Amino acid sequence: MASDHTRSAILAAAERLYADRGFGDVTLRDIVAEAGVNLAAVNYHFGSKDELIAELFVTRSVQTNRERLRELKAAEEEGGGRAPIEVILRALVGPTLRGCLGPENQRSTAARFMIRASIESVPPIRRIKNREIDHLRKFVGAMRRALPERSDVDIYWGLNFALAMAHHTIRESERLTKLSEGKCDLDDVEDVVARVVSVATMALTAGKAEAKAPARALARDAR
Amino acid sequence: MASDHTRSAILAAAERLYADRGFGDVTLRDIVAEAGVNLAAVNYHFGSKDELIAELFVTRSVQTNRERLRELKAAEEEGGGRAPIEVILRALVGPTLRGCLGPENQRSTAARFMIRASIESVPPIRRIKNREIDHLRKFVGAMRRALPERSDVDIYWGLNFALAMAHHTIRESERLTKLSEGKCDLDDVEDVVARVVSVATMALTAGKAEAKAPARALARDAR
DNA sequence: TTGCAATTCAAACGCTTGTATGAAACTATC
DNA sequence: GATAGTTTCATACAAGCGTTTGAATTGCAA
Repeated sequence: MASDHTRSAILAAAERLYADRGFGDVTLRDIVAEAGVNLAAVNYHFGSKDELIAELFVTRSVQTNRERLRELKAAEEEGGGRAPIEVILRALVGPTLRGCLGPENQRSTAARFMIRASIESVPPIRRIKNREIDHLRKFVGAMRRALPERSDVDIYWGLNFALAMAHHTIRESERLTKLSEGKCDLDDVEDVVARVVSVATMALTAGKAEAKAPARALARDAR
Repeated sequence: MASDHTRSAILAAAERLYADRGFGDVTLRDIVAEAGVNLAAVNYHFGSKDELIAELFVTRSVQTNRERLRELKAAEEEGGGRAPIEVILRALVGPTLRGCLGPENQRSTAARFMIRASIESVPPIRRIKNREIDHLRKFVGAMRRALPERSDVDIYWGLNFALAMAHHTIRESERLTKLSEGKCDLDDVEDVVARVVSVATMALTAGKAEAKAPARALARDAR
C-alpha cells in the first residue's frame, strides 16, 4: 500500500489547478507536472481522467451533504421531529454557501474547486449530481413535516427556488459584484444565507398566515 | 455574396447538433457532415469554431434581450414612466422562460440550444454573457423607479434572485421533474413565470406594506 | 538475500482536434 | 468568352490529448 504519497499529490494538484483554471484547459500533463509525478501515475491510481475528477467531486460533495444532514438532523431532534422551515432551509443552503463564498483571498482550494464544478459542469460531475436526488428527498420530507398544509408541488418549487438562489449566487457572484459596483457584499456569507433563507421562506409560506415576522428583518441583523 | 446557402446551413446544423448533444462532443467534422458542406467552409465563413459558437449565441440572446426590453418599455409607457414591479420582473424572466421551457417535443432548436448554453457555458459564450451587464442595468433602473424607497442593495439582490430562479429552473428542469415525480409541470410555462415573478416580488417588497395581493393568484390566470 | 508484488518511469501509441493550403469550380462583369 | 473575385473542395498539417506499454525501481516478507 506504500505511502499514498503519489495518489494524494495528484489529488491535491488536480484540485488546485482545476480551481484556478477550470476543467477546460487543464490537462493530465499539467496535473502531473504540478504534482511532480509521472504521467502514467494518474491512470495507474485512478483508472482515467474522468474517475480522477469524479473522486475529487465526490469527496467534496459528500462533505457538504454530510454537513447539511447534520444540521437538519440536529434541528429536527431539537424540535421533537419537526423543525421550523427557516432552519431546514438554512441547513439546505448554508453549508454550500459557506463552502463557496467568503473573502476571495481566504477561500480554500476546495471552495474554488466547487465553484468551478458549479459553473462548468463536465460529464463526470454531472453524472454524480444526478444521483443527488435521494439526498434532496430527505429535505422534502422535513419540509413536508414543517408545512403539513402545503401541497407537494409548492414544497418542490420552494426547494427548487432555494437551491436556485444559492447556486446562482455562487455561480454569478462575480457578475453580481460588478453589477452592484460592490454594493452587494458577497463576502458576508451569513448575510447571503439570511437573504436566501428569508426569500425561500416567504415563497413557501406566502398565502397562509403570512410568515410570522417579515423574516427579512429578523434574519438581517446578522450583519 | 452568392446565396448564403453554405453559411446558413452551417449555422442551422451547428445549432441543431449543439442543442442535441452539447458543446462537449460535437466537432467541426460533425457539423459539416450534418450541413453537407466542406470542412474548410467553417473557417472560411466564420474564422474559427469559437466565432461560430459566438455568432449562434449572440443571435439568440439579442432576440431574447430585445423581447425583454420591448415588454419593459411597453409597461413603463403604459404606466407613465413607471411600471409595477411585477410587470418589470415578468419582462425580465418571461422571455427567457418562454424561450427555453414548454413541452419538450415542441421545443424549438433555438430553445434547446439556449438551454445547453445555459448548462455548459463554454468560453466564447461566457465572454458574451459578461457583456450583458449593461442590459441588466436598464432593469435596475426600472426597478428603482418602481420601488423608490427600496435600497439599491435590495434591488440588486432581488434582480439576482429573479434571474437565479429562472435560470436554475431552466438548467435543472429535468431534475425538478424527476424529484417531483412529474408533479411540477414545467410545460406550463406561464405558471412557472407566475411563480418566479411572485416570489421575486415578495423578495423585493417584503417588510413594507406587503405585496398588494398574494401576487400568485393574480398572475395565475394568464394561463 | 532472495523473491515477489506494488509502484514508478520514459517513451510511444493512436486518435482526434481545429486550422491551413492551394488547386478547382463556380459566378458575375465587362 | 476572357477575367477577376468568390466560394468550395480534398487533403494535409501540427499539436494536443488520454491512454498504454513494458521495463526499471522500490519496498517488504520469507
